[in-house]
Amino acid sequence: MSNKSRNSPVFLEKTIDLSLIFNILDLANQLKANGDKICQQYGVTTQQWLILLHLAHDPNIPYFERQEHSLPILASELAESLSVTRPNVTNLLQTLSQKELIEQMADQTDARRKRLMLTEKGWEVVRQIQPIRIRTNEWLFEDFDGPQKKEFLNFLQGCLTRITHAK
Amino acid sequence: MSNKSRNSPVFLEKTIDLSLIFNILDLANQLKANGDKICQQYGVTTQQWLILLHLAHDPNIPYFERQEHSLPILASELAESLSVTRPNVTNLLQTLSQKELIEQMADQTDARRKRLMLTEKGWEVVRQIQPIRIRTNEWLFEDFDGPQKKEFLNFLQGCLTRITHAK
DNA sequence: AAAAAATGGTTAAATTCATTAACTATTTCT
DNA sequence: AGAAATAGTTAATGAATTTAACCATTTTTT
Repeated sequence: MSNKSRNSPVFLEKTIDLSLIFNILDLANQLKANGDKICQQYGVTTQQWLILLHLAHDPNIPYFERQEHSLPILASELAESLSVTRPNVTNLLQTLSQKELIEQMADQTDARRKRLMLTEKGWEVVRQIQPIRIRTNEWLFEDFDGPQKKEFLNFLQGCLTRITHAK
Repeated sequence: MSNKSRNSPVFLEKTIDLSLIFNILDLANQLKANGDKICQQYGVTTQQWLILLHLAHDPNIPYFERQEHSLPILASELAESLSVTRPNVTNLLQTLSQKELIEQMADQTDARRKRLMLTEKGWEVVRQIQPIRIRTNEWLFEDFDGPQKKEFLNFLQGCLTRITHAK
C-alpha cells in the first residue's frame, strides 16, 4: 500500500450522513449556478434577485413561514432570512438602489427603520424572471410525484428547524 | 388594497417546487455557516477544507461516485467537482500551498498535469476535523431513520443527475 | 511530419459577497 | 434621566469568484 491517495484512509468512511451533506451542498451549488445564468440576462446576480423576491414577498420563502409579516421588509429582517450580516445587506441594497430596482421609505412609527420596496422597474425584473424560474423548477422535479416532494420538503424543513434552533 | 407588499402578487404563487428550492438553498447556507465555524478553528475556510477532503479522497464526495479515479486528483477535476472555474481552483490551491497543507507533483505521463496531494500537516487538519464533522451530522439527521435518509439521498442524487446532465 | 485543435494550468484585472469593528441615531427599559 | 437595546451605516479588509488572455504540452487531423 504505497499510495495513500488510491484508497481512502480508514478514518474516512462512506456513510449516508456525509453523503447527504455533500449532495445537498452540490445541489445548492448547481441551483445557484443555474440562477446566475438566468439572472445575468436581467442585470442582477442571484443574490440580488433573492432580495428582490423578498421585497416582492414571495410566499415560498421559508422566512415568511416562520415570521408573520404585514409590513414591507426591513434590512435586518433580510439579514436574518439570508443568514448574513447587516452591513452585507446594506451593501447589496446600495447596489440595488443604484440600479433603481428598489426604494426605501421611512417607517411611520420608528424613525430608525427603513421599509424596503420594489420600484416599478424592480417589479418588472421579478415578473420577467418568474416564468423561466417556474419552468426550470418543474423540469428539475418532474421525476417525482407530489407525495415524494412533500416528504422531501418535510425532511428539509426538519433539518432547517434543527439547525437554526441550535444554540 | 393600497399596499402591494402586504399580500403576494398573484403571479407569485405558493408552490411546492419553489418551496423546495428555497429550503435547499437555506439548508446549504446553514451547513456552510456551520462548517465555517468549525474550520475557522483550524485555520481553513469551508471551501479550502472541501478541497482537502478531495485530496484525502473522501468516498462520500459525489464526484468520486461519478468518476472512477485511481491517481491523485488534478486541479481541473477539482474544478469540475466543485462547479467552479479553473483559475478559481488555482487561487485556492495557492492559498493552501502557502499554508503548507498541500503539495503538487508532476504527472509521470503528461507534463501538463500536476497531481495534488496532502502534506502531513494537511492530513492532520483533515483528521482533526473529522470527528466533529461526524458528530454534527449525526445530530442533524437524528430525527430520521435509515430508509428515510436513503430516500432523501435518492431524491438529491436524482436532481443532481438531471441538473448536471442538462446541456 | 506539419499544422490545427484540444487540454491543463496560470496570470491579470475586476466583481461580488462577505466579515468585523466602530460609529450615529432612535427607541425601550429600568 | 440614564442605561441598554435596536436599526442602520461607514470603513477597512478578505475570500471566492469570474472572464479574457496567455503558455506549454499533448492529441488529432490532414
